[in-house]
Amino acid sequence: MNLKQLAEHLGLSQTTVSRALNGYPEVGEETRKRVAEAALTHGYHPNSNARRLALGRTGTIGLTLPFGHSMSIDPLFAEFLSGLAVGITENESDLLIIPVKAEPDPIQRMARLKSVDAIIVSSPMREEPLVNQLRSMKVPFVLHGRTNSIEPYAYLDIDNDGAFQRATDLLIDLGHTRIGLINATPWLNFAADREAGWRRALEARGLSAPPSYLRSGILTEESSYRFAHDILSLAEPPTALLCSSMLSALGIGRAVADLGLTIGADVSLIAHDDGVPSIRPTTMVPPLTTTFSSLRKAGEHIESVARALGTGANVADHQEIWPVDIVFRGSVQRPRGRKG
Amino acid sequence: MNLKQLAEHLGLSQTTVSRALNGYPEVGEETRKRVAEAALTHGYHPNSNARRLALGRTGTIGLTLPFGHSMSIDPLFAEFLSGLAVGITENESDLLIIPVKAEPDPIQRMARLKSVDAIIVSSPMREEPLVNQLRSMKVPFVLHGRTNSIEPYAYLDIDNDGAFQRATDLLIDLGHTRIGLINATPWLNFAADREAGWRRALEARGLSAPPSYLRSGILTEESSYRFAHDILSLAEPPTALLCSSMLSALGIGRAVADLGLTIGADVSLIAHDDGVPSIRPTTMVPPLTTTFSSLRKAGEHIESVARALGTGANVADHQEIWPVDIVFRGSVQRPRGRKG
DNA sequence: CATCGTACTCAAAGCGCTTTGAAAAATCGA
DNA sequence: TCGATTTTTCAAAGCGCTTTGAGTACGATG
Repeated sequence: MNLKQLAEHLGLSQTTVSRALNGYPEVGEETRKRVAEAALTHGYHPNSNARRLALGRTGTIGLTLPFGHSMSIDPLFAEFLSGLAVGITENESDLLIIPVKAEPDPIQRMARLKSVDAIIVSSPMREEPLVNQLRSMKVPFVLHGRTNSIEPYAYLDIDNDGAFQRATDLLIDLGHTRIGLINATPWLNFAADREAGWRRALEARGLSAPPSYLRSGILTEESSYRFAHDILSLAEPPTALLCSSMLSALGIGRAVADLGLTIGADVSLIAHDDGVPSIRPTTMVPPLTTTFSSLRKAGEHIESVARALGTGANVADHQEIWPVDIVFRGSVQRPRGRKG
Repeated sequence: MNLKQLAEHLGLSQTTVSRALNGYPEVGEETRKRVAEAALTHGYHPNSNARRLALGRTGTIGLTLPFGHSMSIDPLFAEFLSGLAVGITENESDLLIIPVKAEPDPIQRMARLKSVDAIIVSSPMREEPLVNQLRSMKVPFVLHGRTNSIEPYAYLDIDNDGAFQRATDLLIDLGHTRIGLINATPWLNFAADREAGWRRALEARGLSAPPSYLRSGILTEESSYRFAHDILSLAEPPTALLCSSMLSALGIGRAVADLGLTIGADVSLIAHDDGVPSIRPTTMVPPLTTTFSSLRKAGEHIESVARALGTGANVADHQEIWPVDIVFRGSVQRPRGRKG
């Protein structure tokens, strides 16, 4: 059943039916009701492609899915997605997943990128080629995170730098002087920011950030286990560690236990918590001190930004950096041998 | 730049240009080359909506995203997605995320469901209303899993029932008689199948499957911790546990340790491993015995099924149940007090 | 020479919707 | 009652693409 048939069946013109369904004012209340009912009983739904063609908008926002060689999608992606889903359902827009390979293949990709009203770039790298590409294609986009770019662009980021600086500060205040960092791959912007925060805090207090105290890579439970094991086996191991994810904290916890040490008493630990419900810092032993920011909330918000951009909003009005809370729990203590 | 402009610029008709680009035989090699070059230099890409309207196909497959109240998206979803992404990029099709709320709102949803060539229903429930709905709407669909339905439908499932039956058998063979199960919410089909397998194995050997040995719910690390803690605190606790996910195994491990017990020696443990790279069974202590099936591979395959269905394939030709390997590792031992 | 093939190319008709500009119907004031 | 509004409805023109049914040009065939 298409519009024409429905109109015929009602003895009305397509125009009137279309207007009635789309809530235009110039159609009588009586008629509107009749049309609405008929549409319902006949199960009429406008063909979305025709609609899009006519409107010139797609009603769809795209989400880049970082994906390449053997790279696995971060489990956090699901959490972010779930935030997006909220806005998507409420506003009856669509969400198109756009897998973006590691190697650029501009030709293919372009067609895909153009078929949406706006694009959300997830987990951007410090040097993100997508940004220039999107800009040159004039496709509105918003980053979940930031990147190296002189020209303005829309983004929603959290204050990674500040969070890790303050977390490091906290440890220093408690008397720690040897503080390690287990971080995500360094070309990701958020990882770079966290490293910068950590480094700055140390240097501001006259402490050093030795390369041996920094490990970066894909953060699985296993890799974090190995990183922590390595770092804590140094001749002069750190007395405190920062890490970039809860999963990472799990691996670190295992390494610490393996070495016969205890989180808190022997090694203080602060992890970044994205609020993924399946791994919560409060349930760990001891409960984990975290820098916290809800990934899901970010998803919800960024969806609304994408929608706004798709309907012509100004880039400059959509640049936000959310503060990050530090939640103090048992995994952070004074270093051994220092009394309060 | 649209087709018309490109054609004018080349001094050709739209037809010829369209045919040249779509590889029809009735266009000269010389002309084709010229057109291809011009398209490239001018950055021409056919408007996807117009294309879809004309073709009547959307080139898009939909993926339902289970999503409701406070329900969180399973982290495994990301892994599955990453499998889908492979086929999506290779075949230049699109992936549309269709959030499906817990409460049915048929009217809204229908429009959305119709705008794709085929739909992948992820993680179906035992009673899945979506199936009948899709059937009545004549939208091709394939389930990742199965459901209660008399009429045939396309699916790719793994042998959950058989896997858990064999896992239970293995434990019984080793001398275990009290075997617990920590499972996902029971209305999900895969969870029901696993429970059935567990139950059948026990009954076949004359053992009982007491309600107190079965816990079902959302499987987070935390909930699994509590479930395991409860079960192992019973007057007569099981000597072995099965569980439905690796994350769950992590929580169980924590509970076991908390109770001063050891995985393997005191409590045997078999978990289902979906092959998520961030939590691997081999890196745990002791290494975990698992029922293994790659979620990513399933994603890759089901994408191809969806594409096939979208182009008219037969439902009956796309019903597969993949076997599940049992990988024996250190977390399974004879129960205490039984010598080999 | 007329006829037929072959290799190309084209104008125009959809696909199903929105929206413009105009006409018909209804309402109103005088 | 008539003209001026206002409300309601309509036919038709796109949106940008694919595809049908018809050409044109050219060389080969009878």
